[in-house]
Amino acid sequence: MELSLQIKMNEKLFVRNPEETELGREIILHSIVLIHKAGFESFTFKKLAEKIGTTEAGIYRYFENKHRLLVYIVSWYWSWLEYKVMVHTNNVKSPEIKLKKIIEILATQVKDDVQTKHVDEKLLHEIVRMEGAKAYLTRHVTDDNKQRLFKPYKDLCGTIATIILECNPKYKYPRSLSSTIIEMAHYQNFFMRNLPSLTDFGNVKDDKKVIGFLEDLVFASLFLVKRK
Amino acid sequence: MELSLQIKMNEKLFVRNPEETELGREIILHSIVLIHKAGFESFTFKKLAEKIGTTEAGIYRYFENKHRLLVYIVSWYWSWLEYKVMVHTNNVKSPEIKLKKIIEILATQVKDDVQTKHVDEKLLHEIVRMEGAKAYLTRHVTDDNKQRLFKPYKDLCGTIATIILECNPKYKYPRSLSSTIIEMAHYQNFFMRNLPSLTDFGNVKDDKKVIGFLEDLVFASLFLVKRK
DNA sequence: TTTACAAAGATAGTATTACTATCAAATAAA
DNA sequence: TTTATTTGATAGTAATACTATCTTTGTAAA
Repeated sequence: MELSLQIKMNEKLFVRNPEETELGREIILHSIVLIHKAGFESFTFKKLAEKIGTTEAGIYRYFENKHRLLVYIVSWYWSWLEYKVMVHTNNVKSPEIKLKKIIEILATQVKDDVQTKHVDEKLLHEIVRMEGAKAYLTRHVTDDNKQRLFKPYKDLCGTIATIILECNPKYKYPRSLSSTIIEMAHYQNFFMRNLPSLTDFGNVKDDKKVIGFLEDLVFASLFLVKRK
Repeated sequence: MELSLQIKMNEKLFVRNPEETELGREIILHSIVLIHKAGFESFTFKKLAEKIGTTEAGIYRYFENKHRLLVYIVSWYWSWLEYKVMVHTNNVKSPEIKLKKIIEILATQVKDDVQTKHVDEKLLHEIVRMEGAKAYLTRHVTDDNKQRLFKPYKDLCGTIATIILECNPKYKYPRSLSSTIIEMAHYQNFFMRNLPSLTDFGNVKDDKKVIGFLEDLVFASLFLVKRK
């Protein structure tokens, strides 16, 4: 049996749905490769067009501009991650174990998932780690947000917040803690590799260390009994 | 008595030291105004030149490119903040109170500081909140880091980590907790204002809420006694 | 089988960006 | 007063981020 995962994306993200045509899928596939290789700043539609043997105009038929394309692939990632979280926590009763599992998923390097032929999740994960924040760190966040472009990210944040409340219904900051976990799963990893003195595990460079830190942070907050 | 604060910047950050000439100081002053007004992406040396009545070539005599200028003003901000932290924690004995004070400084909107005539710290703080991460989220982080461009940020992180260890010498992640506090002081504030459902205080929009969250997070981690 | 129609290819063109280069004028230091 | 430094003025280039138009091709209904 061959499974194929289809993620329905917000229509505001594209001009023409890239999942529906061969060229569209090529755009997604190779934009991920190119952004991963040289970074979002140096990525241009012209380079992408050359790579896949089409023209700039061809890319513009699918995406308004390169920022929208970034938001598209980042949103795709968050949707995929939410799906992954769902699968891995579905039959788990204990919310604590759910939360640990989620932290592990967030902070662990992913392998390419065969369920999607035109997306390399490993590369995409590395892109989101480095460029993800650029999706919303703009002057048009508010407009973009009104168009619900960040819904997948906010949904994931909400899902985690719910589990946090299951762990401790009295905890006052479930959403802020949730967004802190998500952001720090990426940032601590980025720091570890690139600005190691901002972390305590620069010499080790092991995902597990970040997981240890995040678990400590989260469960300390959730199960604080008393202070010194 | 008139006090004036001079911050010595890393010479790699500029081609010619902007603090030394009138034009240089104009560049700093108005680049802050322009980036604050329209964001780093839409900021160009041409617009800046027009604003201060010089030419593009004139700006290039001081800064290699706009990214370096961003790193310059962001670094200036971190140095200034470290100085501020020093002043406010100098005569405090309790490391816990020091840490609370630091969280307050990090998460509270600043007022323009009269000690520096050519920098508006309030605008700069808002720039760092929105654009600060773009200083290091690049493909050339490693090179930039080798040139010690991020030293002020790392120093501040180190200072806070030391105080964290004074609070609890056994705590395992002082640096990671420190960078988490610094980043989240900015991000939670940004989220609160722009993507409120990622926080628990979107409807309130009050700096104090972010401070409450961060204090809870930090002191739970530092004084965890036992779990449920 | 023709028609028709959407998708893609080919080509051209524009305003802006991110620079580099050169030369002259103004100003300050020797 | 000479000389060096700083700035101003102008020009130019390659690349970027688009928009427009026209032709070809493949598919699908009439």
